[in-house]
Amino acid sequence: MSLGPAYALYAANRLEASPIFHGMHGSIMREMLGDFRRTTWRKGVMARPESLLKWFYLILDGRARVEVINARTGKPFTLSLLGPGDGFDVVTLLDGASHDVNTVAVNDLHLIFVPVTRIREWIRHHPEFNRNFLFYLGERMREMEHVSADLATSDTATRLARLILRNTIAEADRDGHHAVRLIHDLSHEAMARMIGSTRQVVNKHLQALRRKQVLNDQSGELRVKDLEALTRQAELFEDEQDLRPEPDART
Amino acid sequence: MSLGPAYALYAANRLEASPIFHGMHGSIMREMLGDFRRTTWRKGVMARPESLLKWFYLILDGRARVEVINARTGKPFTLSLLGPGDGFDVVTLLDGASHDVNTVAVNDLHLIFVPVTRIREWIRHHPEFNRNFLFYLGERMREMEHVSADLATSDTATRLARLILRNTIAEADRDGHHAVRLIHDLSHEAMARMIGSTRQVVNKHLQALRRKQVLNDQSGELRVKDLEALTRQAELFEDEQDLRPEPDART
DNA sequence: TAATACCTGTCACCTGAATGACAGCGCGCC
DNA sequence: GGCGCGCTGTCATTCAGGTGACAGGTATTA
Repeated sequence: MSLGPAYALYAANRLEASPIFHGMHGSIMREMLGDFRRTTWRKGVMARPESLLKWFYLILDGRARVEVINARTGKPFTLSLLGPGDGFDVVTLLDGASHDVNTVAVNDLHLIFVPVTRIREWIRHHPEFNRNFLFYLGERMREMEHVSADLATSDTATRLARLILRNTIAEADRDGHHAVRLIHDLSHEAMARMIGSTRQVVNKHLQALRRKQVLNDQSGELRVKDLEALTRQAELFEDEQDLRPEPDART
Repeated sequence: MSLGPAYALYAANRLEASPIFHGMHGSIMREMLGDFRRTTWRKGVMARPESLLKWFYLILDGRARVEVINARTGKPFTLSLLGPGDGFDVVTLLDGASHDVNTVAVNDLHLIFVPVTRIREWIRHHPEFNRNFLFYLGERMREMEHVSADLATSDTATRLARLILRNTIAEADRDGHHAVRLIHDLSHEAMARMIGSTRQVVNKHLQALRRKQVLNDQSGELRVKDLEALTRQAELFEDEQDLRPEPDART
C-alpha cells in the first residue's frame, strides 16, 4: 500500500537522520516519499534476491543483517548490520545484477520500498540526492575496508573491540557510560559472525573486558564503561576512526 | 600537460575496455579526455592523500596496489590491485574526505587525471557515464565483499586459489593453459599481503599446486594449467565460478 | 509446569598458520 | 669479478584460536 499522510510523516522523521536524505528539504522529501510503499517483516524473514533486483528497501525501524555463507564449509559471515536509515543491498542497485547475499530481519522490520529505477532516476536528476547517495556509498565502502583490513591484520580480541567501538555512541550518559547502537543485544554467536570468529572466543574476550571494567557487568544491554580502555584495546591511538596519513610524497 | 591528439588517441584505446567508459561514443570520450592531463610515475611512487582529494587518476598502463597498514602491528594488507582502466580511490571521490590508504605504483604507471569536481559533474550530467560509474562502484564493492568473506570463512590455501582464480583469464591458449592478469608476476610476499597471510605459507601452497600440475612449473609467469582443479581447490562449484570475463564483457 | 529451544560460561584438546632461521639463487652495481 | 640485496624454498618451533563437550540459565510455548 502507498504511504498515508500520517505514515509519511513518521517515515520522514525516521529518515531525516539518514545520510541518504541528509539535509533535504521537507517538501522534496514528502514528494519522494510519495512514491514509496510500506511493508512490515517479522523477525527472521529473508529478502528474496529477485525482489531486490526490482525494489529498493529502506529501513524505518528494526535491523537486518547481510550475510554470506561459505559454499563448502557452510560457515556464515555477516558482512554488515543495517539499521534505520539504511537501504538494502546497494550493490544490486548499482549494477542491476543478482547478488548472492542473504538479507535477514534481525528484529521485526518496518520498511518502505520503491522501484530501483526510481532511485536511479533520482540519482541522475536530483543533485542533492545524488550527493547524499554517493556519500552514503563512500561510507559503506570505508566500513567494508575496515572489516577486511581488521580480518587480515588483527587478532580476535582487537577485532571484537573494534566492532564495539565502531558502534559506540560518542556521547556519554550521566554515569560516564556510552551506549552501543545496533549490536547492543546481539548473541555472542551473532557477534562472532561479524568478526569471523566463534561464540566461545567472543565469550572469552567479553568476559575479560567485563572483568577489567571496560564493559558493563550484568549481561543485559551492552554498554561501554571505559571508552579510553576500549580504544586502547582496539589498538587505535590518534583519531578514533580515521588515522591521518603521513604527508610524504614519494618512496 | 594537457593531452596531445596522439596521446588522446592512445588513452581512448586503453580506456575503451574500462567499465567506466564502456560503450561510450568516440566523440564523447574525446571530449571528456580533453579535460584530462597526463603524468607518469615511477615504480614505488606513492600517491599523496591530499592530491587524491583534488584529482581523480585513471590508469592507462601499469599497476598500483592500494594498501593499509595496521597502526599497532605494522602489518600491511593490500585492499586491491588496480590495473589499466581502474581509477584511484573512488572512496575519496565519493565522500570528499581523506582516506587512510596508500596507493603505490607496482610498476611504472601511465596516468591521466582530472579534477574530482569534473568527475562529479559528469556523474550528475552525463547519463551514460553515470550508469557506467555506478556499475563500476558495484563491481568494486562485490570484490571487497569477496575478500572479506574469504578472510573470515576460508583457510589460506583456499584464499590463495581464489585470488588466482579471480584473475585467471577464462580463455585458454593453444596448450589449454590460462593466463593470469595483474598478479602473474608478483612476489610471494605481495600475494601474501593480498590474502592476509605470509610469504612462507604462500610459497608452500604454490609449491603444492605446481607439484599437482595445477600451475606452471618453472617460476616465471604464473599460468594455470588445470583450471578445473584450481576451481575445486577454491571450493567453488560450476554455477558460481567467478572468472574474469574478457576485458569488455558485460551482463 | 513441564518441555523444548536457545543462550551463556568454561574447559581440555588439537591444528592451521605465524614466526624465525638459514641456505641457495639470480641480478644489478661498483 | 665480487659484493650486496631481495627473492625463493624449507624446516622446526610456538601459539592463537577453532572444536567439541558439558553444565546451567532463561525464555517461549504447549
